[in-house]
Amino acid sequence: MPETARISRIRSGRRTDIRQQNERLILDAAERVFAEAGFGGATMQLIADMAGLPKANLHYYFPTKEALYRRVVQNIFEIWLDAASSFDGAAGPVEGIGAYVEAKMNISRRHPHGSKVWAAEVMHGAPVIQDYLETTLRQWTEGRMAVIQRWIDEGKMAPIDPRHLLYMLWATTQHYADFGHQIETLNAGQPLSDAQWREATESVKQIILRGIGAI
Amino acid sequence: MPETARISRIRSGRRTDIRQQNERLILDAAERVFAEAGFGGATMQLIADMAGLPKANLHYYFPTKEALYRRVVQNIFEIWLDAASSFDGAAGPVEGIGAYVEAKMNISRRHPHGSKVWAAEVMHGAPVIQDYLETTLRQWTEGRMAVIQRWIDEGKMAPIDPRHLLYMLWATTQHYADFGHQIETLNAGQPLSDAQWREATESVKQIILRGIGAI
DNA sequence: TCGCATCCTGACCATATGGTCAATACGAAA
DNA sequence: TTTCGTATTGACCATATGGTCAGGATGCGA
Repeated sequence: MPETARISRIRSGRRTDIRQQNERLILDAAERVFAEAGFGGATMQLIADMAGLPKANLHYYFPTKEALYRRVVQNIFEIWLDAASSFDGAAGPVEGIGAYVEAKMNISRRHPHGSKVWAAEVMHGAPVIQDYLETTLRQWTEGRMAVIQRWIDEGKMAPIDPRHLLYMLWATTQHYADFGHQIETLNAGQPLSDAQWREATESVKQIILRGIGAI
Repeated sequence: MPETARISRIRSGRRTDIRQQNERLILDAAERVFAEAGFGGATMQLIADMAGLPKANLHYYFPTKEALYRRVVQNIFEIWLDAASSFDGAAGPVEGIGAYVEAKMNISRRHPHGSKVWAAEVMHGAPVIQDYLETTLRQWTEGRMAVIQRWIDEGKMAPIDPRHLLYMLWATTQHYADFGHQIETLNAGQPLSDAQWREATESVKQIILRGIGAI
């Protein structure tokens, strides 16, 4: 591979990739800014600065602030739904819920900004993703509730209301992202270490699995 | 009591009470608007309209938008800390944590807006209440952690990390306020009924108390 | 009735911000 | 080299919003 080609690939990529590359740059910056300032508090100028692009360039790729925000929320939603796979094909709650907790905790650690944007969006009444809640999320929820109910019927766990179990799983795992700043403050101002993340994950898993009578 | 006096009392109250009355009116409206739109998305005009007062009047009672916001957050924090009393003087985890969960669930139901404002404030890095986190909240947390540790030492519950147990209590209970819209959507678009709130509270209590080996 | 402190508010202003646009640069294909 | 679609960007605009202020209303105590 010629050196110039490699550099070119890195700096600007093939002509066709420029769009994809800059959109990624902008989306990453936007995710962070929306998370830290909220939709109303975020400014296109700040996102542009953080992405290292002139503001007008943002409007070249995303027509409006709302369109950009929408894409950010959709990205998060997809990541969030992907953790579903951890749930499927599990023999029982220990395996399935255990894997789900681990997947969600990893997302909280790797995508804290996304989680916050999602939380804020829901808190504000889901003006942008209401349809997702009513279609995709509702279906997803009903599917997992059925799985949990099956486990209950098979005597693999105590007869817990599957709905509230799901809420508890979401709440506890996302808490480590959404309230990360509070947790960090209560941790002597330090971000959780690898070991502390493991402890947190184990604690959540332990309490819930024991709480539903699965272990 | 003369009719005019009664009406006067209702409409504007004693001269001295007007301030208190209007501040309450403004704070209630502000709490709602800040919760639904975020700090950046909230406008003084909208808060004024919701309070039924001209915008200039808001600035008579609260010098700036930030001062108003600060008061809203402080109010919430106090309500939130009051639930601490449920924890104290309990003989063991079943009583103490059970009462705490109930208190926090009631707050989630009665003050959903406040809970959201608090959540958003923390998500944005607690720009306004960072000192509270580092002083009051930290002390509160350490106090309860000691109580939990005592219960563990007395064999009243399994050796769970008290810190993560507290986080779980906060996460699960506040989830019903902060993500109330999502929960409502998944509940056929209906707010939770009295019975459903009881079920939710019981589910949370059951899973956690069982999860920590207290029952 | 008078004086005074408190309360009220329409009109106004400076600024910040989302968004537009015309001119320009770039680079791959012919 | 020329052409043409894509990408870039400084300058600009309309609007929304937080905040100010001067003048007026209100009502209590003397």
